[in-house]
Amino acid sequence: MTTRVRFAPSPTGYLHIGSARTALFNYLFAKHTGGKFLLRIEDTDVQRSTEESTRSILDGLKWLELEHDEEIVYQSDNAPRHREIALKLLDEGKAYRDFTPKEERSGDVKAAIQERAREQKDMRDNPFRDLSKAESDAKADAGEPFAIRLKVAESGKTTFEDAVYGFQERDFSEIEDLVLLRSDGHPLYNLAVVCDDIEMRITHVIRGQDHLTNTHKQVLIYEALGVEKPTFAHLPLILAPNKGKLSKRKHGEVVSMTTYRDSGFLAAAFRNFLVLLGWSAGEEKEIYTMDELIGKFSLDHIHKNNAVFNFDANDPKHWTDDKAIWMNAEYVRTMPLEDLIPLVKAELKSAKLWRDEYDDDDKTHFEKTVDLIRERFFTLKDFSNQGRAFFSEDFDFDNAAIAKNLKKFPDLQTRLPELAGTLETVDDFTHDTLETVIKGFAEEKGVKFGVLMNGARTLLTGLAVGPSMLSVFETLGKEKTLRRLKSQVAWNQ
RNA sequence: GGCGCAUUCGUCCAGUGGUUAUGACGCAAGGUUCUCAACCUUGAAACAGGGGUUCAAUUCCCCUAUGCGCUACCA
Repeated sequence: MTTRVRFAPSPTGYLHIGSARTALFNYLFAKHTGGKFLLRIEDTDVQRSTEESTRSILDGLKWLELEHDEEIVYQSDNAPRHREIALKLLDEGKAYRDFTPKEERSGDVKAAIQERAREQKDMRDNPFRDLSKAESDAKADAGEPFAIRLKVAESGKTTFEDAVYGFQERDFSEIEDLVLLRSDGHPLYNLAVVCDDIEMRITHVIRGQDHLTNTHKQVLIYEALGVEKPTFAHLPLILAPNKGKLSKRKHGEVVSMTTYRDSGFLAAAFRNFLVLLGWSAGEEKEIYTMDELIGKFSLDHIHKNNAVFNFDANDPKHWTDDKAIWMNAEYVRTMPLEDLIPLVKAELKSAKLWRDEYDDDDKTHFEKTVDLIRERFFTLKDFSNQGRAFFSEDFDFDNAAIAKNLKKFPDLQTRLPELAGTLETVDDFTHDTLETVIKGFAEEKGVKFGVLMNGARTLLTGLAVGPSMLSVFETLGKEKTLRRLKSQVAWNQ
C-alpha cells in the first residue's frame, strides 16, 4: 500500500514555523516511503479563515519547495458530505440530537472553558442523550434547533499506537459526547478531519502534539464509522524562548515563513534548520541535501520533547535563532556556486543592481565576484547591501570605516591616489603580481602594507571588513580600482 | 480541577545498566591574515529533585517538581 499523508493547515494566518515543520516532516515521510504528499485547507471556521491566509500558506510551501501531489482539497467543499455522515450516524443510533441551546461565547474563551471543566461533571449527563427516536424526531420536525453529538459508550477506553509517543489510552469517562454537527448545520473539526482523511485515503496522520488528546475522539469516530484508523504520529511542539507558545500575536514576524524568504534566507538552509528541530538522524552530520533528508527521514527518530526556537526580540543580532542564521551562512558560502548564482541574480534584480552582461559577456567575472564575496555573507540580502560596491558605483561609505581606516592615517589621502598611479603601469592585474608591486610601493613610501590595504578597502568597498584586498583589486578590475583609489568622495565625508 | 505528554550544556541534539556523557549554534580565550562578522585551535557549559531495583544507574520503576497540551456547537 502506498503511503498517503497530508498537511492540513487552517487558513487563519500566514505559514507558521511550526506548521512549516509539520509540512516538511509530512513531505519527507511521503517521499521517503515513495508515497503521496497531499494538501488540505481546513477552512471550516468561516469567521477566521481568509483567502489571503491560504495564499500566504501556499506561498510559504512553494518557497520551501514542498510541492504537493494531487489537487488541493478545500475542506469547506466537503461540508455536505460531512453533514450526511453525521446524519447517518444519527440514523444508526451512534449519535443523537442535542436540543440544548447553544452557549454563546465571548471574551476569554480559554478561561471560560477551563472554568467550566473544573466542574467535573459526568460526561454522559445530557438530557437528550437517551431521548426516544420518536421524541427526538418530533422535536426536530417542530423546528427546534439541535446539534448532533456522538454517543460515546458508558464505559470502555480508546487506544491507539502513536508512531512517536507509543501506546496511548484514554478512558471514555474523560471524553465528552463530542459535537459532530453544529446547530447551524456546519460540521465540526473532529468530524471533518476524520471524514476527509478517510476520503483522501490517508494512511499516516502526522501532526502536532497538541492533537494527541483529540486523537482519541477521532478514533471514536473511526470506530463509529467502521473504518480502520490510520497510523498516527504526533510531533513535539516548537516553543518560544520562554517555553511558551510561539504565536504571531506575541512574537510577530519571526514565526512567519515569509519573513525568512524576505530576509534573504535560502529555502534549503531553512529547511535544514527546521528538520533538526524535533528530529535527528542519530549522527553528528547536520548539513543535509533534500535527497539525503528524504533518504534518512524516519518517524522513529522524532523526539518526544518540545524544542525551543531561540531568539531575542530585543537584540537585532539575534533576531531569530542563531543556528538558523549560521545554517544560512553555511549554505551561502559552501553550496555549489551554480546553485547560488540564480538566487543572487534574483536578489540583485530586486535591488535593481542586476545587469544582463552578468549572464552573458561578464558571466565568468560575475561568478568569480560572487564566489569571492560570499565567503563572509550570511544571507542573500548581503549581496545587495554589503556587496553593493561590487555591482554598482553608487554605494555608501561606512563612517566608522572611514574613521578607522582613512582619517586616522591622513597621508593616505595622497598615498592611495599615488598607489593608483603606480598600478596604472601594471598590466597583469592579478593577485600575485599586485602583491609584489604594492609591497614594493609600501616599502618605498614607508607606509605599512596593512594600513594601505585597509584604506583601500574602505575606498573600494565602503566597508571596514571584507575579503583579501588583493583579490578585491583583481576582481573589481584595474579600471574601477584606480578610479576608486583616486576618488576623494569618502575623504570629504 | 481532571486527563495526557515531556524533562541531557543557555539553545538544538547524540548516547549508554559500567563512557573523560557526543556533535553543533552561541559565548570566551588564543592564533592566522591587509581587516573581519570568515578560517584554525583551545576552553567554560548538562543527565530536574527524591526514593527504589541492581554489584552498578544519566539510562529501568515509582513519587515530587516544573513545563507543555487537551478539557468549545475553535481548528
